Amino acid sequence: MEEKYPMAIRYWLMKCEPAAYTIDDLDRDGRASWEGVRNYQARNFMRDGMQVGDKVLFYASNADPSGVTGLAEVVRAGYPDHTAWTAGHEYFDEGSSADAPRWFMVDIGFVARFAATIPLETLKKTPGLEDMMVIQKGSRLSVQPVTRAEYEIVRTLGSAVP
DNA sequence: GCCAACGTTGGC
DNA sequence: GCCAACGTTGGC
Repeated sequence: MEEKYPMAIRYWLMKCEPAAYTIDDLDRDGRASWEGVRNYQARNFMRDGMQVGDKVLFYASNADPSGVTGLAEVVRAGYPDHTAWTAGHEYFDEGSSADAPRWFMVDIGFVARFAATIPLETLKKTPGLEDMMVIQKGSRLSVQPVTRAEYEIVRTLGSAVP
């Protein structure tokens, strides 16, 4: 990954189930904090990698069809996920505290909503996207880096939808 | 709803 | 430090 992705990664893919949040919700809200991620690899990307202005492919998982539904951008870089500190909260983690936060989140802002979802199946068939993490079998990471080329291909697919 | 793939936990 | 058991993710 060191060679494929430059030191400052500028492009990402973020997954969310429609039951939890959609690109339309983001359109309505303008921005959203991405709390509740409880995976160390995804945490590391949000804590150490994502910077204001980075571009995001918004991906709907467990959807019909699953796929990229729009574009977002990072509007606040990684900061502690305080939802881990409240006992009883669904994202509570007793191993995290304000003094020693274990989990981090970013804020993203709405950029665009695709007229139609770009299904996973289309991503798999599109030349240039062969190495995208999201199309690999068993890929579960909810925050993933993508290359600039991959981002541009998907953005173009989204714009081309009637 | 099924189940394969994956991440985490905990016994040893 | 291994690895089996378990819980979760997410496509289908």
